Amino acid sequence: MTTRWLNEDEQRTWRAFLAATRHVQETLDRQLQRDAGMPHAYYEILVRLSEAPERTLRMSELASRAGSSQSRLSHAVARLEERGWVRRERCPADGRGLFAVLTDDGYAALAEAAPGHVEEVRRTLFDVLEPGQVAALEAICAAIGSSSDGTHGGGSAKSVGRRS
Amino acid sequence: MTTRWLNEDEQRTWRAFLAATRHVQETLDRQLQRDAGMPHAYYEILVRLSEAPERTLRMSELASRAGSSQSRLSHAVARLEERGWVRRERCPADGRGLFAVLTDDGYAALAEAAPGHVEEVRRTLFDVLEPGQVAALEAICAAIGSSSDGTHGGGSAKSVGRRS
DNA sequence: CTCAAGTATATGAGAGTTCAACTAAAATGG
DNA sequence: CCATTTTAGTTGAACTCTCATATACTTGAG
Repeated sequence: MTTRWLNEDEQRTWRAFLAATRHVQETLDRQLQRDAGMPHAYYEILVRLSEAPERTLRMSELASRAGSSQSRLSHAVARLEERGWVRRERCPADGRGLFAVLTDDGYAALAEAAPGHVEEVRRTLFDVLEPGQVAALEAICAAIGSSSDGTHGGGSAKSVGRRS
Repeated sequence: MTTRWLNEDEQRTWRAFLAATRHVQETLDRQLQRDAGMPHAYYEILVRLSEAPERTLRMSELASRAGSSQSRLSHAVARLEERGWVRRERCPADGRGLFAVLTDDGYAALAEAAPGHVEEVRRTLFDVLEPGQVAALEAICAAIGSSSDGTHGGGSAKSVGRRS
């Protein structure tokens, strides 16, 4: 089948998309690395843990909620454990499984990082969009999908404010 | 100043944005790596070179058009040069400068990679959006900005079809 | 009960990215 | 001209990510 090349509009949209998403990602990653000493992927992991009951999740569940591959998560949690931000516990019900648990130090690191991060999210994304665009963006992103999203029941009371 | 946390709508939008952009990036990167043996960043470099007159650009200009840091570009071009896809030439007018030149092999590699890549871009992004959403997405991405974009005068006749 | 198949996670090598130097060649300014 | 400051680009180390593989436990079939 002959290739369905992009027309000019699509081409422009695609390149704008690449530039914009790259910009957001790099901005946030740099901000977190500079101000909190962690990459964005680690931040996501801490966030998802902080929202879970007992600040605890099975590794695979955490991977899925944080949008991470299992391998990536495994490496990441190993580093987070070295820093004392996360701890791993064997799962009594399933000898293969492990729980990842957010430690108090990890919670504190997250709590310290969150405000600066949220501000940056605002500056980079929400402040430059009209309200209608924010709604449109959500619909678009939902269509693109791969939510992998834990839209799980009622957020735990133990998370850090309304985090980004 | 007290942190402007995200409200629920913003929170949802933000997470959908993260999931969606992650999904697009990973999908494309994997496709290119699997089918063409190169990461998306390398593909971008080849594309920008292929569009330039004489398929040649100064390193810094190429970095800016490909949305890459100079360091990243330098490393990447070193690898591309090892593969024989790009060649570097001293700039006669400026002894510090270098031209990056897309070789015929590099052009061929790009031409072979392009159709599969464009198909994947369509499947991942354009096929799942309504026409109105595509337009909205472009406006949104333009607002987010950091185009770094070479919206430079009239595309060279020497590029590979309408690439993604 | 046992063996095969499946699941949960870890591990290691290879590759790309970032950041902070570092080199070398212009430009600038007395 | 000479010294200083920019600018162009490179380099290396540290780190993260990916992919393939390995390990250990569980489940299901017979």
